[in-house]
Amino acid sequence: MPIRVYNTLTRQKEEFHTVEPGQVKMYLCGPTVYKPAHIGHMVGPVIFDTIKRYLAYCGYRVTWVVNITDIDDKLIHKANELGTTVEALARRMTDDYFDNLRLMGVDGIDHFPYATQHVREMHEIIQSLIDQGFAYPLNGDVYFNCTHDADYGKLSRRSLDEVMAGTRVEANDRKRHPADFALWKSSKPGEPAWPSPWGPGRPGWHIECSAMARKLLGDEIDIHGGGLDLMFPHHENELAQSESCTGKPFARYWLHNGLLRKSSGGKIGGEHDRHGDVAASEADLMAQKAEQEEQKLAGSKGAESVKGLFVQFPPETVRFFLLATHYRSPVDFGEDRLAECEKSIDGFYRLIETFSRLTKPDFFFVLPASQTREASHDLAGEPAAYFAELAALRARFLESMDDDFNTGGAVAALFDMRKTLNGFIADQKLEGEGRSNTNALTALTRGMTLFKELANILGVFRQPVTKPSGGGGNEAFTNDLMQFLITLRADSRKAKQFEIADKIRKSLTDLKVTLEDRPDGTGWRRDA
RNA sequence: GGCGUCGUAGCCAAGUGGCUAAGGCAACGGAUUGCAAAUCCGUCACGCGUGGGUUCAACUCCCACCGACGCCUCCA
Repeated sequence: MPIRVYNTLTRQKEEFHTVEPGQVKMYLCGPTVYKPAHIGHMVGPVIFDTIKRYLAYCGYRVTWVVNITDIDDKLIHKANELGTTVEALARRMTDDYFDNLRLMGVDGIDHFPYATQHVREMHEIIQSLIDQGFAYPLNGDVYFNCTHDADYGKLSRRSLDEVMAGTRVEANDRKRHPADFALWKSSKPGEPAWPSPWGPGRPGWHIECSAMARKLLGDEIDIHGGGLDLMFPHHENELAQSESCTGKPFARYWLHNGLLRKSSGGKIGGEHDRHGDVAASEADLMAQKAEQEEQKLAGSKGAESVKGLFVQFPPETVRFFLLATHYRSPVDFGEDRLAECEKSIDGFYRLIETFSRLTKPDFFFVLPASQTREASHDLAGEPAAYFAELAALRARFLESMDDDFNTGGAVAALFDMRKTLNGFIADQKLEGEGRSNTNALTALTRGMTLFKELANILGVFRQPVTKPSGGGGNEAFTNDLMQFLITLRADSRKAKQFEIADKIRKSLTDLKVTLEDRPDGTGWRRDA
């Protein structure tokens, strides 16, 4: 069963075949580092990190490049505004970006090339384009000659006329065609500048990607990714430059992720309609208006920084949330969505806790999991129905991933697997009299191993959750105190003094601590 | 205005030219429990924006309409 991917270039799903067998070259447009990353900047990295994990799991050797654009008009303006230098600002924002990637579990990026360190490579492409008639110098600038490029516009499917219709003609009327874009921009006094054959200046917006992709991955790459908003003009121009320069197809598959939209809190429609009073309809109008004002996160002032978001939700919740939806769909991003998502994730952690309690191997650090599809263990065994179910779930997970990296379907398989594993624990009474049934415990461990294998592909459940939870609290003192209360309550229950027992539990509930009475004792967890 | 995407239960969200339309959250019934929590079992779209068309057969293809949204503004 081949992997199929949706290619923006052809607007359809295609079978995935790499330029070189067994080798995937992947390029994702990274950030311009002039402000702290917001959550929208994490969508691409999380998705392509997952794609890389899956391709590696399927046996490909994957090289993944994400550029850092550290010279740009926006950077210059922002640095001026803050009274700092472009380098200092870029450095700070790049560190912020790296921090966020790490927190989100994005660790598969092989190269982070910096634009400022590849000016020479850019010059080579620009010179080659000039030599071939695809570009022309003009007063210290160099422009790409769109008219000379027969298939310009093929990615975003617009003709030169259409491009022109949407272009502002005011600024550069000396360009041969309004759609022509700058490869090299001459610098004004005081601006960062690099020497070039056409005079001192800085790179145009798109050239850095062409240069760095070519240097690190070669003339032909397999996957080029980015947000849908980059399709035009950025990717269109990047493609035009690269292919005009080399005469070869630049990228086989163009993958574009959908954009995030900020939804302001919960939905208010629907329920209020029933009341029918004036106040309610006013509230509805307000709600509608608020919804209309939903903004795309990018560039908007209200966009919360990633770090601000992580104060409220663990990074893993955010990652899980992003993967629960198809990568090409737009996503409404709101607190209520995240909160719901966190609830559903909690169930997975309870399963992991239960497993760790029942068996020796620690799920996170000891339990081994297959790293490749090939090596994935066979799932024959007893009880047959249980293993058959696991095998079917594994197949469903992989089928979903094969189909244009449908992480939503894969997540659903994970949920079903949770149900199967919990059901097995219940059937076998592993928390009660079946506690020492080693065969059943072994079967459970195999199931959990498979679960871990699949979760690894999505990059979730790789670390113990950071928020306080289960018996896994960090502070010994708290644990001792809880143990004391639990013993006290157990004594009360034994003596049938339920008022005292319930008072203890109720008081703990008020403190957001939940007790769980299990056959083998009482556990507790804190609800954030 | 031009190009493009989408509209699936109370909410979120997969998916398919034809057996019973994934999964999550919420809700409800049952098992379990002293009562809870957790877990398990069960219920929860005769229906996939509206109206046509193609087809033996469409929610899935085509057309129109309504609605939401994106890009065309150096935003991932």
